[in-house]
Amino acid sequence: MKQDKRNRLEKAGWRVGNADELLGLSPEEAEYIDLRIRLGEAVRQLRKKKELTQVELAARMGSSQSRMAKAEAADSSVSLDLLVRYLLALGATRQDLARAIAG
Amino acid sequence: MKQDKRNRLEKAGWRVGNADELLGLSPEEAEYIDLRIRLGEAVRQLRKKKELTQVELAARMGSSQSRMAKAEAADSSVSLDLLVRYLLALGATRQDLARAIAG
DNA sequence: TTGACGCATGTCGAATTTGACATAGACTAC
DNA sequence: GTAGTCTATGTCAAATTCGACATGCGTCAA
Repeated sequence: MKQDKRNRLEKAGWRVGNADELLGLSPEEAEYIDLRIRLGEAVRQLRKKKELTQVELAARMGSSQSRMAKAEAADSSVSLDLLVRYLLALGATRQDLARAIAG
Repeated sequence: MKQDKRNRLEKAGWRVGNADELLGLSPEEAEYIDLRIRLGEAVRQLRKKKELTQVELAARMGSSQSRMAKAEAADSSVSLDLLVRYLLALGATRQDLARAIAG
């Protein structure tokens, strides 16, 4: 399962660039990726709650459906910045963000 | 004071690119900037708590003193990504981030 | 089947963000 | 004074991230 996790991460585009121990992420790498996944999931939840399609939300903020999809999947090509801006565009407050992050 | 705030923001590099009402930010613009400022302040606090200089922390994560300074000032040239990565490098947990965000 | 709809994934040139560097200001201590 | 330390600010080429587009997959209805 360690290997599975690694595979999934590398599939998502992460160079698990740790020193030597080729199975593990540093604690902060782990936190960072965890954070992104949580925010991606939060975007999807909020979007569905508002009954919007990816196309609709993307249009509303001058982005594109493909970016939206990648964001929700926490693809390595999307920044934390973009994830947060999607959430804010969905009407999330700082408190909502905090909740999504802290889990 | 409204004008003061606008000046400060534009000084920091923000094009307050709102529709027409030339005094205000949209709620999400405001939340976004607020968020960045909070994270910048959190970086400074945590760094000082650990008694590190900007040079030391920057070196520790392969960044530079100038980026650190801009990050703490929430300069528009630094991303949320970088702010968060500084915090994680300082040992902050997701819960710590949530606290810094929610205020 | 065919078509439409929603989402995923890969690629590209353009835009933004990066670390690095130079330099300056503020503050000590000598 | 001036030398040392810490932080702020501007600039740049290189790296990353962006929106856009094409295309594929699954599902549902006609």
